[in-house]
Amino acid sequence: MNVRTRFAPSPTGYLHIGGARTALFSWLYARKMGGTFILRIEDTDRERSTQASVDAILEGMAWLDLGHDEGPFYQTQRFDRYAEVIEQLVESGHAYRCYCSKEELEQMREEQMARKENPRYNGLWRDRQDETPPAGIAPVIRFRNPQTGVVEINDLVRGKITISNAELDDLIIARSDGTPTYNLTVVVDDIDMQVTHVIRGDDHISNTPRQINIMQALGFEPPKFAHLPMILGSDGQRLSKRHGAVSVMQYRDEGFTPQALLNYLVRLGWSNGDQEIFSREEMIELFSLEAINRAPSAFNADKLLWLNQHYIKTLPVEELEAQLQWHLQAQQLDVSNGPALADVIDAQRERAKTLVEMVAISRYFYEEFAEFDPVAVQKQFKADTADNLQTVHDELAALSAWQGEPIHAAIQAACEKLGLKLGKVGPPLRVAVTGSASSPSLEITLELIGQARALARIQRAIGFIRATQF
RNA sequence: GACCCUAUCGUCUAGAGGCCUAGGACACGACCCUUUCACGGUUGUAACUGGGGUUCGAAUCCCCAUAGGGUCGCCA
Repeated sequence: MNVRTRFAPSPTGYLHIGGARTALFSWLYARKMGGTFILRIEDTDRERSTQASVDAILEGMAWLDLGHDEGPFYQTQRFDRYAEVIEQLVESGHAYRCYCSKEELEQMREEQMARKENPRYNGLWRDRQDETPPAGIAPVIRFRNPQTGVVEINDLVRGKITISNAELDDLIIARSDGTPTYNLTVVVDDIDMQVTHVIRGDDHISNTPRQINIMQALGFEPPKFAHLPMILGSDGQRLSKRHGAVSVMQYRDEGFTPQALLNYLVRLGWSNGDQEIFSREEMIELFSLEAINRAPSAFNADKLLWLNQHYIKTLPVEELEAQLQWHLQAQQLDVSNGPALADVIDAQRERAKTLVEMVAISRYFYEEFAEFDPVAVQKQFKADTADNLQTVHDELAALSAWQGEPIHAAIQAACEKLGLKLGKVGPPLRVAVTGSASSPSLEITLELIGQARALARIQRAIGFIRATQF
């Protein structure tokens, strides 16, 4: 059997973390099984669906590189098909017209609540097809749900779930304007698209028995279901805007690599023993629905950060270089006038947790810094620092080959002349050429900055120290 | 409230009845490395929700309680 999975977001907002993980798991399973991954846009709610949201979702999927094999299909383009199925259900007696108005239904619900009953449609029109319908009211169409028996879901992650049909009321499958609703479109699409595995958030569990009933009324075997536990915010509450970055693209903006996000997401609710790091290929190879956890998990920003750092440390330079372009643009850093970006990445990759940070700590390679970091100045610049720097400056100025080795030797030579240890000479020199207290090792830093620039900065520091009079 | 689901360190998790003195990872602390910041290495603190069963033996199986989550729309 050819496995076919689908990701079916509704375009009412951006692609968020939970949606991204659902997409990832669906995608992984399809890839793992050599199957097909379908993208379907569930835009039947004309009020709330927007093209901007569709674009945002597509952009998020593209950034994560979760490519689909079929689609994107838009439900709004399949209304004829849904109408056909709805008609078929009415004809076969599996559905009926209901003339209750929204107000009546609202009242019904309130009365039921007042009587401490469960709010549900009371089946008023279920057996009243013969009566002449009230004039001037556009009916909705309801599915005639079985009233007895149970629906069993053999969920691939949770095992057997049993729901009694007595708990289910007759849901609306077509609105009074004739447009289909969610539970109908999902069923029709999953049938038409021959979806074999429905992998989705467990907030859909309660819809599942209804969909199975509709599917069976249509004469089809339901697909297999795998309901994923929710992702909670760091406080254990439902994920929402107040937890900070919820949109996938916001993680890009904040300097995360898609590799880190994907790796983080795959470990949220799924595991393969003690393994923490998964390449795309490993995920595909090792993934299984059986290993998915049943309990919801809380989002932990620290761990994501750690993973991001891991990928910044280990990803091929070319990959990071490509990802960095967007951030250079966003932070307006022109790297055309300075060392090769690849060299800077290699020098900095162990001290940046995000790409945003990477850009921020690499500015001094490409442009002059406005001021010396005051804290570093206070710690490193003393009365005799100017003279020491002058000695270092002269040694460096004499260099004809501006490379790590000779630079290191020159600094050593200066230390010997001064009778000082590197620990005394190095730190002030670093502040002088970078403006800050931290940077890669001095010889690499100096090499990348370049001789002319480095010497000028040392002079500037000497001037600054003399003028300040420590 | 009804129905459904879930329950191991602060967090993500390993654990399929004896391998558990409960392992790993993040975070946090200490130490080592070190020209800074980092990286890295070593190490420490820290958990089976509670109660009943079943069994020679239970984190693991069953029941109850408790807690958390989801759903109860002419939203998806």
